[in-house]
Amino acid sequence: MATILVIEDDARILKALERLFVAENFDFRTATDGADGLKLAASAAPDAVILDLMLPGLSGREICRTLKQSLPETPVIILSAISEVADKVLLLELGADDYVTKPFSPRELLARVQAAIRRSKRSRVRPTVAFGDVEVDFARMQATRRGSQVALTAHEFKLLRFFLDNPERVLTREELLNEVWGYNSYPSTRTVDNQILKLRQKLESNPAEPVHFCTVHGAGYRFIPAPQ
Amino acid sequence: MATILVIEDDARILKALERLFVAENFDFRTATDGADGLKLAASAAPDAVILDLMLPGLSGREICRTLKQSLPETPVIILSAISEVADKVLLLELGADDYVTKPFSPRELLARVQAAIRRSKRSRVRPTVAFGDVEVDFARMQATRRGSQVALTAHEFKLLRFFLDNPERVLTREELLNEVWGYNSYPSTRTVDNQILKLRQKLESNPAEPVHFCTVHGAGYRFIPAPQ
DNA sequence: ATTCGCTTGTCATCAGATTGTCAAAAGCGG
DNA sequence: CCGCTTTTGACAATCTGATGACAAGCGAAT
Repeated sequence: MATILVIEDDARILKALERLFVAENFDFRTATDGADGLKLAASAAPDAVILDLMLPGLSGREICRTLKQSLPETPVIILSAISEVADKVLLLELGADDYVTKPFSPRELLARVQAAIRRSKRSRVRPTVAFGDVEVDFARMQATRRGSQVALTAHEFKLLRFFLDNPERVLTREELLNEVWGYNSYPSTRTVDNQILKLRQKLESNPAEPVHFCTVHGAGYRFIPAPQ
Repeated sequence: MATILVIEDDARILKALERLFVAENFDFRTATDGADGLKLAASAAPDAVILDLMLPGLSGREICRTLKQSLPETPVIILSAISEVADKVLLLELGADDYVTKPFSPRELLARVQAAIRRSKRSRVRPTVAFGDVEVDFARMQATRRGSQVALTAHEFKLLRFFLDNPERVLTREELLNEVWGYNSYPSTRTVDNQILKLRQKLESNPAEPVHFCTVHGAGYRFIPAPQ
């Protein structure tokens, strides 16, 4: 199973995270300050690191930078109060792969960690995920197709992320509406079709005959990362 | 159908929830205090628990913690006033999987419960079923015969699933129409034959002499997973 | 064994449902 | 207020499932 290292000084959060990740069969390691964290990261070789930006001793930013220098391929997920990441550019500078703001939902954190690990396993170089001739960088909210930039909107990204997190599975329109749009909004199912249409137009080689974003008539849609 | 346990002391809310979930064919169980709730959770093995944080007797938090210890697989959805969950970290600490704040929309609660059940099942259910030289993956809605892809429609999958759930048993056309097509539609029995025909053509080695989808003259059909 | 009556297999066709697509309206943030 | 994103509604294109006709198969009685 995967190993995860959490660098965090709040005991409450540590305990909560332990419960969450142990339930998912992670090998769970912790450090309560930066120095410890860096040592453990070197010895335990975790598959991902969750890092609180607010720590005693070394600053979280410093730790992140150092981590990324010694273990560039290990994904780092930043845990922080909203105000601290008002500027996302900062996170990119730090080399972080993703971030979750406090207060956060357990599910979301888990999903992001798992996605980060998946991503890092697939391509050990950058925090990007690729399918077909498309490359997606979630940290930068950018996508490229055959090397050229494709602009995606916030919703399109959310939808794309959900597809990437649930490859091959048939996802019903309702499931997509619930998970991507949220439980409080009730757009018509036509909205989903339109959003799919956009993804196809932007990311498929031939939008008329989608290879990745496939229709399953009478059921919903299925994302297929690699055709064939 | 799925079983749901609601631990809640407000009779009005209980009644509302009962209407909601019974209409969706849930097996609906209730407890009005924590001790009862824990007992019922152990005996009824619900697929999900809805828990009010404000209860007489044991505190909701205590109940949640205990629930998660005894039944870590069972998703718990917290029901609470807004002020009680100002801090989502608290919920994480409790081990809850999701939460809804009062006043809540019935539809949202229902959606969240269903999503939670889906998620919990996704992680433990074996994804594929096999019979003869056929392999079926319901999550992906794909089937293969001797390793090669077979395209099945949504209805065909429904029918196939019902057969797989009721192997060896003779199923009358009426039974199939009710269970697979639903109680509201009344197609002729010829429709069933046609659907069976399709399954045979797609999944049988020799459709003319079916081995799995067998006719029981004068009665209906019987599914036989392993011939002989 | 043959025949008759009923049940089932099979096919082409058509109506209905589902989805793709577009343009206009409604939101939304700056 | 403007420009962009999202949603909606309408229509076309597509696919699916239901239907009915007819052939073939089965079982029982002759």
